[in-house]
Amino acid sequence: MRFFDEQEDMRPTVHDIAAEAGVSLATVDRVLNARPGVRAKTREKVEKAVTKLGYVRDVAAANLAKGRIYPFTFILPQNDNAFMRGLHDAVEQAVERGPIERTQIDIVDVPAFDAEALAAAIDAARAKAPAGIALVAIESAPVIAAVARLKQAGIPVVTLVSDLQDGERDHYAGVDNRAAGRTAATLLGRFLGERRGTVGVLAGSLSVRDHQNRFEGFSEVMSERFAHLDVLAPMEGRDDAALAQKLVEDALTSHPDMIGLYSLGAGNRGLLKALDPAHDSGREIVTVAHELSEHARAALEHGTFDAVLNQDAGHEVRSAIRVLKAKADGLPVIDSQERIRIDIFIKDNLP
Amino acid sequence: MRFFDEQEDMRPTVHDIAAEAGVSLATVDRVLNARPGVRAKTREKVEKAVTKLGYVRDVAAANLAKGRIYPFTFILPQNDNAFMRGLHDAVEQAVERGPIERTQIDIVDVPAFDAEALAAAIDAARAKAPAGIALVAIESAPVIAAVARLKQAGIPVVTLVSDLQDGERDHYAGVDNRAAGRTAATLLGRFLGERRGTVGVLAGSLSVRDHQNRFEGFSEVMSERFAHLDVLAPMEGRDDAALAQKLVEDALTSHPDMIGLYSLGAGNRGLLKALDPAHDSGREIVTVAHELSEHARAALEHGTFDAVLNQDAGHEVRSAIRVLKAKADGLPVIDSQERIRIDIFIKDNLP
DNA sequence: CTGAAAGCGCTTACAG
DNA sequence: CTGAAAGCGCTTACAG
Repeated sequence: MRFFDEQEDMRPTVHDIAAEAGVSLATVDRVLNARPGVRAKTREKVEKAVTKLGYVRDVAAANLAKGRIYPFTFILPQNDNAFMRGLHDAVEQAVERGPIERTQIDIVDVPAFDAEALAAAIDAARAKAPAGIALVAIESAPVIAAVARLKQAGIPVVTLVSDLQDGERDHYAGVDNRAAGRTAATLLGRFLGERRGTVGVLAGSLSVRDHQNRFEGFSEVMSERFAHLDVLAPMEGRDDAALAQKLVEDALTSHPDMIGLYSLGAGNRGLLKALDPAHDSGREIVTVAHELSEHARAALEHGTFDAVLNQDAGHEVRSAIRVLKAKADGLPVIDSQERIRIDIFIKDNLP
Repeated sequence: MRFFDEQEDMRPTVHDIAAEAGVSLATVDRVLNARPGVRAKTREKVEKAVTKLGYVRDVAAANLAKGRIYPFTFILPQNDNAFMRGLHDAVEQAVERGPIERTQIDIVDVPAFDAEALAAAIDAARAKAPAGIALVAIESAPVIAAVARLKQAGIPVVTLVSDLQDGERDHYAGVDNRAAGRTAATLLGRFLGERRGTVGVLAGSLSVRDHQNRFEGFSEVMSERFAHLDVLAPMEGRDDAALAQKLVEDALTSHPDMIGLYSLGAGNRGLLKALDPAHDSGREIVTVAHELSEHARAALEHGTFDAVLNQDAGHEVRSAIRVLKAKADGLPVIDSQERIRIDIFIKDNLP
């Protein structure tokens, strides 16, 4: 027998708050959204009611009512490798989810490794005053200056995949590349076991922060724990298939004792053209690479690659969007929720 | 200058469909939700309008209007190990998200490894006619029968973490445990390199399907690729700390040549009590374990564990809920989106 | 078999 | 500084 309704598991609505506080819906809304123009005393009444009833805003309903659309711009490098294509796809999928997520995403393509072009694209994007901008950063003066201009214009910026110095941007959506390099070193060193010889490193360009950080992490662990292995100076293949192939072929020839290789950049295709024949002819070179492209997957299955480190471009894009929305609304970002993991794949745990 | 409004990027609403088809909102809704009582001809008109305008339903608005709440029941084993506690936590977090996700989740705890108790809990849950049930399965006759009764009552069932035969349940939210076992074998074998000796296996209980599958996968790869290693018969520690500790201590004593260990069950605590002293005294036993608990993380950092395979309980629970909702609504499940990954952690890529 | 109207929880002009 | 009313896109009784 119940004498009055406890409404036990009905969550309170703005109506309940308004009734409890003795004010109108509009005032409740003002307080809830920290909008100006409410007397301190009125504000307090509403806040008390919110606490008392344990009110939690229904975000979906709020969005519906707002009809708000977030215009975002994603600036991506026109880099023809599987990872960047995957990133592009992930952003395009986000574009398609736009109507549902209330975003309106513009994609701007810029030439790869071109700081001037990137800076120009940032300025052009700024002129359209979007609610936020995401970009794959290049650490160079014109880019840093252009990002500072975004900051001044009050436009939130998220770096994607490759970061910029702290303070310049609002958030970085990508993996810890130093940790990735360390992970690669541990796997390579342990897979090599007792074997002795030289280890090659193939980078895209050490002028990009993510490649540089991977190399640092890798070198740290190699000298800390695998000092018996001889790490060669890094080759820079500019993520170009033909160049990468040539560099690796030359290295294989000039270092007959090469038993390990860490490919820390993109563009596994050229690398594999050099490596597959060696592997098939029985030369055992333990190889750790990055990004689970179709080529990388095939190489794992074939045995040419021993491990592949991966960052999930889809996760990175979704995280960037969540963060941009939060920044646009002046809401806090829960860092632990936005951490992007370094995935390790071997032939047995391929998805 | 624009002569008429193209409404280019306004997505069409039910109103637009109604206008285009020349029917009322109610009829549009009936067609959209495949509800009965619409003349074939009317239905066609609406469908034509939907296609023509490229209508996509706003799910959030639909949910708001429905005010529908999904009552689900999660049946979990009262198993005192870190993984099961983590699973419990993940479900509790889902309970808290209930108001936002429009779910009303009941958690039912049952004794671990007790098929009768689990079957009884399933029947009791069925009596309350929830919109769906998730459970950590035990493959045994009473459980299979109880699940079949759910099926007959038209209640969707998802197995969580540990599966049941195909056909009995609607979906399995967990990892591919055979692949997990294979992954463990590859890591263990490769980390051992040229070393020769015996390899121990510690399971919880081979009567549970997930443990059994891991062991199968592990054995396959060991005999395929690391036949020079001597894999001992599996020990069954029932995920009990004291028992596991004793079993491993005994094995270490009776097999002085033991150089590898695969712990495929839960309960790393007991295992580590046996293993840490051995490790600290300089005995090198390459160890691969499951589930990234606090103990496992510490063991990775300390060097006692060499790799840890992990399944993300949070992902599994969220996937189970998505699937239960879809099944409750008679909607299709996108399998590729619900695949749960096997994460590999070493000391360098700890999150 | 079909439709007009009210309502889900919130926000937004517009008045006052 | 505050409130009454309309509306976001959809669904649901209730009439007919």
